[in-house]
Amino acid sequence: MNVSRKCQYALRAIYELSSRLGAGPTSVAEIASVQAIPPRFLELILRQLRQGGFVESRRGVSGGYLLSVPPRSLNVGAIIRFIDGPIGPVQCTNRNDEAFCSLEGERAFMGMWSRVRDAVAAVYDETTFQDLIDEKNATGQYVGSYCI
Amino acid sequence: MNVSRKCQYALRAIYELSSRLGAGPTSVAEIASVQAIPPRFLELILRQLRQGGFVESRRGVSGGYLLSVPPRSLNVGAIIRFIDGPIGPVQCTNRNDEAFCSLEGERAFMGMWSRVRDAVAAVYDETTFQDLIDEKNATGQYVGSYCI
DNA sequence: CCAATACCATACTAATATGATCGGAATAAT
DNA sequence: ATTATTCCGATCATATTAGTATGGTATTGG
Repeated sequence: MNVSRKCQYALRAIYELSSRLGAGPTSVAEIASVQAIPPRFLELILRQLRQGGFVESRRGVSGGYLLSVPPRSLNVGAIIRFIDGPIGPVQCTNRNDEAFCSLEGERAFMGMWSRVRDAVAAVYDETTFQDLIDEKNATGQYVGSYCI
Repeated sequence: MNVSRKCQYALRAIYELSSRLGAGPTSVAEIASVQAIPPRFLELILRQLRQGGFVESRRGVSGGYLLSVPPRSLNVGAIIRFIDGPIGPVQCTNRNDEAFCSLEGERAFMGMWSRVRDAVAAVYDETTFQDLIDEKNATGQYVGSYCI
């Protein structure tokens, strides 16, 4: 359930675009520079995010990328799932590896894995990019409370 | 923050030993068979767990492994940390990769990463192996509530 | 037009982590 | 002594990750 570096790059890129809302397209080079992301790699990531409908692109001189959704209605969980796949501590809690799940010894752990998955998903799904911007401006003192 | 397969093996092994409490040593072959774990790999894992003080070993005929701590006072978090290292969605929240953390763009995310880490750790640290045995006997209907 | 700038697509590679195995030595119960 | 078992160090194999390379195609300002 680790968030891959690629995904962290994606999140930072989206965050950067969120903070530049309404300022026209931002180039890959600009985002890469500000967020310290390998430019070619970022190009790859942004293309993928575009195919997922999270960003739009403008070609040509003074082109770049724009957020295609307001930061308030875009949450972190959507990006993480899109880049890294299902959220959860083990494959077992992600509906596909049934063979693995059916293992006798695994049954005792299923409840715990589910609780972890739900707790993590709750945090990611309830954190929008607007929240991230707000939180940063509040110098990171805010600590939310999440119950499952 | 994914729990590696190796770690899942370790947890299942400890769980198996927990359920056989007071029944003398259990051999690697026996545990491997019941829990469907590659035997040689399990051997490696149990040795490691022994060095961590979680289990004891008896050599020779009718030897094997025993839990060295009562299941009630051994929690899942301890095993996961021992096998997989610090719990957390990114390296950044584990006090060592300061260079990575100090990155300007990462600041906005720190609060979220911390909340995820704490939520996950809470579940793991509050689940003992006795809980797992109880939960299984209760046919897995139990769903706990965890707040941070 | 045309040259600069940006996006697009695929393939490739290097490094790292993970998962698992091997051969044999030490130990202890019978 | 024999046999079942743990113990030890090394090694292999594979998958994933992270990032690069190459070679385009589209758009726009001048």
